[in-house]
Amino acid sequence: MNKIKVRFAPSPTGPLHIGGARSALFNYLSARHNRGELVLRSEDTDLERSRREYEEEIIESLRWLGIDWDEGLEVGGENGPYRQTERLNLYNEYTARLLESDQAYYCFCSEEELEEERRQAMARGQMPGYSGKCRYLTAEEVKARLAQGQKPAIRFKVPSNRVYVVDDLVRGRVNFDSNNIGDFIIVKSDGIPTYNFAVVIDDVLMGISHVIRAEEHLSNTPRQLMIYDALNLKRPEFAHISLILGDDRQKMSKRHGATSLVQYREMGYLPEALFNFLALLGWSPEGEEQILSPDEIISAFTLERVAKNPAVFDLDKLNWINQQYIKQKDHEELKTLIMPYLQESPYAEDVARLDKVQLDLLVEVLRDRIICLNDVGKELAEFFALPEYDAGAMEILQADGTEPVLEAFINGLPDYKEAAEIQQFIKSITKSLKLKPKNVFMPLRCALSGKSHGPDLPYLIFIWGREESLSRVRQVLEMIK
RNA sequence: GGCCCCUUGGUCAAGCGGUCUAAGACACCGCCCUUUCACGGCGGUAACGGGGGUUCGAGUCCCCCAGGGGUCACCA
Repeated sequence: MNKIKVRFAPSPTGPLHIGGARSALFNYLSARHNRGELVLRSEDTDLERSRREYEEEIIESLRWLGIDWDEGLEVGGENGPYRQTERLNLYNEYTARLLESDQAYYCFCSEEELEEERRQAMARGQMPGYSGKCRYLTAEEVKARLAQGQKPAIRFKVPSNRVYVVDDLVRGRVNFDSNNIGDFIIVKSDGIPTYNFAVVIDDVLMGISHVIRAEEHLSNTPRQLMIYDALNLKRPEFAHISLILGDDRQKMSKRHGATSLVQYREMGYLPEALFNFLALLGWSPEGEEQILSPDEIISAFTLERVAKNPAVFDLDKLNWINQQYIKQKDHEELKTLIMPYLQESPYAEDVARLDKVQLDLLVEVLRDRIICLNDVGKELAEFFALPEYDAGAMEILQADGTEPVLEAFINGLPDYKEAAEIQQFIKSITKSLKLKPKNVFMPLRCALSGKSHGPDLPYLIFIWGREESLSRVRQVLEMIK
């Protein structure tokens, strides 16, 4: 088998979408698994909507996810340029061939005319599709109109009574009847080629062996096959992966909340978690393990194990995976990740007062309590929000046995060096007062934090510091007396 | 509407004619650990869309129907 070469070809009309990211990922995985190559190219022929900023944002997102490529944007290569708008002369050559061989023709219809045609077809109960009106214009008419300065589009002459067959690597054999397809535009009146045409030329010129893309492109494939055939070009293999749906089973869109990769980054998801999660949407490894490193995924990835059915984006699972990755981080790495969130929080000043030991403990306590980095903000309130004694807390504080516990705490809290000593000390109160642990911990917790739940009490005390803790308990003691 | 794709538990999914009285994971529920919450451990509820075939035997193959999705642009 020849070396495989795949590509990811986004159109820079918006940020990288979750679905696009997965297409990129599957291409990347195929390339790496087979020791082939990945090309990144920009399909920017929609002049209206394409923006260079989006291209940059997409590239940044891909890099963030952990995807790199061997040829194309930013890295260069021998088949450039890698932006379609910079390849216009290349397409012209093929357009000319199609025109000369009478497989394409000029179309002078205006938007309005086409619109009207569509309306009438609808009214007749038929569906839109170009009538072929300009197909039989004589050479003289064409010449005349051109001379008048009219700007025509160029349409491909769809052969009739032909069946186009796609042997799709994930869907199997799919047939399309050419009679259901109207003559389509390959070059717009502004001289820019359309997707269905440019994509073929690029894939051929760049030596793409496998086209792996979203299923929404399956219906377009016969049009592309026509171009390959008309130009006598070798067709690549195709693999159409199913779409990612929202929880209402519709194609993922803004309505479903965050759909772009940058949004997930901003929410504090880790790139390795997204990488893992996206790989598992539509693909599954042989084993039962769900948490897989990029290398493990690469070595296990094959198109044969890609599912045909669409997948609903399951945020719960993403959350769980992200949590797993947070748990796996070593301390310093986690600290580095969390620091910015600590510094941006309303409690940044409190955090700044902590010494290294306290800060390290805070990071470790946070580890088990957050799902994504963004949770740090609200979790921090558990540590640094001033106590507000709610009804439940007051009830516990005003119970009979509370006073002696608080007094014992104030009188006996040792000059500890680590949180474990605090734990031991509180345990010792349970013994000396002959109380259940709960009847010691809860009054203290409520006195200290105002709440009946939260992180381990010794950790909280350690992070607040001895003086602050004592002072809080003293105040409560006075209040309830 | 035409064409095309898809259909296993709430979700992701394994299964590629017999070992399926159907795996695993997320979520959910229960129990345990525990001062509480979280973490962790253990266990549980829960599925082959419907109908016809083919076959000794069908979740697995074929057909029909239903449902969902995609596509029919001078967008990709």
